[in-house]
Amino acid sequence: MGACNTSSIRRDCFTCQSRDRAEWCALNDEELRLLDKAKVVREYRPGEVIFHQGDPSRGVHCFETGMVGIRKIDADGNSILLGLAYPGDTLGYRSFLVGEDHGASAEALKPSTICFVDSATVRTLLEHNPALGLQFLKTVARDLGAAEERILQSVTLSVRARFAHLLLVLKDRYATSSEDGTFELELPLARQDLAAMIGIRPETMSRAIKQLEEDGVAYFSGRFVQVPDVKRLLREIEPESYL
Amino acid sequence: MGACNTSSIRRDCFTCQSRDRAEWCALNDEELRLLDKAKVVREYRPGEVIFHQGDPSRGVHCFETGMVGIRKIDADGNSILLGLAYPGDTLGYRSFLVGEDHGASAEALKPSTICFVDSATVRTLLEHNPALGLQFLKTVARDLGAAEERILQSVTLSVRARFAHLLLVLKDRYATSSEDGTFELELPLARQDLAAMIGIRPETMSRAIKQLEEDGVAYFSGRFVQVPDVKRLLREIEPESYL
DNA sequence: CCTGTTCCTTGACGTTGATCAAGATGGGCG
DNA sequence: CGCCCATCTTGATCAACGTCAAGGAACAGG
Repeated sequence: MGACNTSSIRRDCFTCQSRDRAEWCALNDEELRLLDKAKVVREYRPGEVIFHQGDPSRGVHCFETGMVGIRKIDADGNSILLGLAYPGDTLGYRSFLVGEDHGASAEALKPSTICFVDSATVRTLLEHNPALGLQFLKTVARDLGAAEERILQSVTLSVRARFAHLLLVLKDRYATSSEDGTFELELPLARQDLAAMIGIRPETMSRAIKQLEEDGVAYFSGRFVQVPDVKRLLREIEPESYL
Repeated sequence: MGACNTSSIRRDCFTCQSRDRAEWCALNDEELRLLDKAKVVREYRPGEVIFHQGDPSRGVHCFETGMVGIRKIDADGNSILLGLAYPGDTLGYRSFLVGEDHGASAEALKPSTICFVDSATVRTLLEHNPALGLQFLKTVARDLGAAEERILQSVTLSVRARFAHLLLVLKDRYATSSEDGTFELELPLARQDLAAMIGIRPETMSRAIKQLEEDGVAYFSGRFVQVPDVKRLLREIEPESYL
């Protein structure tokens, strides 16, 4: 930790807590020095944008602390949240790898600290250390699997089922207590962003929430959620489980 | 080519036409020899399955000739076509990379020749030749971009717009003549598979076709399609282009 | 040439979720 | 404390798409 509490800029890649969770765990000391020298740290306030969809890729962003959302917009202005990112994630690596413009925007949802590493440096490191490439390969392959899963769900599952699924995903990261099948959860997102996560309108989100409450599946109060029985939620996703 | 026309099994990686389109272009002669020794060639008839969703990954498949579809099924039996694969593609590489079971099935849609390469060999080659990893990295990054695009489209675009988009994609690969804005096209898929490509029911596909015909956007006769004006199709995707 | 099978089309109907419009809630700030 | 603004909720309505059921077309095999 050390100098972390000073105004802002003195962080280094050696003591970075996110590093072992990130692809950079493949680097040796010499390479880390290179990375450390090249990186630029920045703090973002909620709502601030790390990069915009359509911007040319200039490198990758190492997510240290906070929370950011990946948002994608189409020609008509419809936007969805492709996903949330967390400390240890590397942002914008896809466009860097294929040399395209960013296909989505990244915006801070909570105060966040993010390091920027320019393309040239990453490219050097990639050529220098094959293990780094393999790390990225795993990350992107995992992301691809998740994306394909989501394509299927978005066309086959109802709003209600998709929302149940979202709650279960959020549970894994945010649930406070989970034991006898009941759990509680502090939502990290506002209603409209919850809606954007599953590609629906805020109005529809409201109604989905109300429905789940009426059916006793989950209870909402602001961002606080109470689920009396996980199995009930699971059943929302696989309708034909005859229990 | 050489012995290619004999009964079946004598093909080698050196003369393989697909190689330079595939990730394997990164390999040198020695590595190619290893690949050539390890590979197992197989012919598939239409309908035959190369691997099933849920099967453990035992390696990757090099697609030489023919046409295959990647199909994903959910717990309720709803299935969609995630995409089509073509000679030069490598199939099943994602599950291999993350060490998971196959997340989708691959089935031959036309008679196809496909080589199988076991995990151990691929792993050896990956460790041996970093450039191979970078080739895969590019492929999977490109696939991920396409998948994210599709997530957005599947929740924001109407059936009609998604179908128009599909026609434009198929055009790039199958259109026979395209000059003054008109083109003709031999569909590589049956109606139900067209429907599965955009995640709708065959009935809805029929109606979408009928609608496009009534509006003079495209004319269908069996698998033959005639499009009098590409711009009309494009306009289906971006409704608000005021032309 | 007939027949079974599979695929495609059409119709009638119900449900889902988007849309539009109008309140309600709640938090920040003077 | 009260006001303002953004966010959320609710209601009414409508179009889109799925579902169910029936009929037609294409094609392989006998």
